[in-house]
Amino acid sequence: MRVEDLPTDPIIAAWVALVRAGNSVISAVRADGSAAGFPPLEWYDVLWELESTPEGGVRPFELEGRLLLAQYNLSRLIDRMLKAGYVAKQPCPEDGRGHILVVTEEGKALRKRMWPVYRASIERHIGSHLGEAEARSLCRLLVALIPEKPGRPK
Amino acid sequence: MRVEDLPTDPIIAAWVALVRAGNSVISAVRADGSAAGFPPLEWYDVLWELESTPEGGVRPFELEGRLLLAQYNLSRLIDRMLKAGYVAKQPCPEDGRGHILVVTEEGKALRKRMWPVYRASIERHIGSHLGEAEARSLCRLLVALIPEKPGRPK
DNA sequence: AAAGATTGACTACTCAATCTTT
DNA sequence: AAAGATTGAGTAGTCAATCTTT
Repeated sequence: MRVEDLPTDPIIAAWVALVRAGNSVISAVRADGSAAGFPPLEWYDVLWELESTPEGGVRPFELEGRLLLAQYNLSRLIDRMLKAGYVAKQPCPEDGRGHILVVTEEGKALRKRMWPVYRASIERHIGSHLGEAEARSLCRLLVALIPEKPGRPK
Repeated sequence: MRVEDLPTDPIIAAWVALVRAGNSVISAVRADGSAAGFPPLEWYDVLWELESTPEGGVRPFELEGRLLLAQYNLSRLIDRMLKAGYVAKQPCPEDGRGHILVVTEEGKALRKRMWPVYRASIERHIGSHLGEAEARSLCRLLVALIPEKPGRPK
């Protein structure tokens, strides 16, 4: 379905636009990141979460909720980041089942290098199409779509 | 990054909201579809494109542009749909390199069964959060993000 | 039993290389 | 050479089963 002929039902039209716009903007930003030699977007999110948690360390299941990732999916993502040396896993004192994840110095450095590239990319792919007020409206409307209780993926 | 603490830069906030909302709405709709025993969303799109082309038949590279899929990706998607009997491939008279894709009767029937389920799902996940006017605004803002020349994916 | 987390087997995606026709 | 399309090899995502601790 081309954007030119959106359905007349405004809800369905919004769906089509959401899928289209999301797809094109996100893949454009991904492409910029990988062209700069960076790992995928998700890595940034994980690093950010780990860094912005004050009491150094996050449990995997917490990340799962924040990043909307399935458990097994996160498990393998962490594996890769571990192997790459950007995160570390520590045993959890209060709960023998879990682990505590922390960022390494390399992880912090990587995120610091990634940010300006992604920021510029986002500004380019969104900021050049919308004014500030429009961006605010868009943001408000999109946030309304996010359920409070983000049902665990799968 | 939680929705609660969006960045102050409206452009970046819109980006975060787009990723979040897109992710949650799309995966909710996917889940409804697969709970109903249907193949993935992309199949619907392909069937729809093939059905809505008047002169029975579309070339793969045309679908590529409309669906924002990479060539190799589409190639394998078509393979699966072919094996499942929903589309058929015919030799192309004017261009020996390509093929012409057409929907089969089974394909048309499948799309007919899928539509009410997806429609209801979309109404539930978008329509229950936004009024008609809001949906229209959202749609307009999202469409602004879609580049005219959708640079071929990869 | 339920929660946190991982793993095996399978499916799908990605990149680069390839093939055919134009 | 360029365009349309496919394929092999590697990587990542998915589902169900599993394991450990609570």
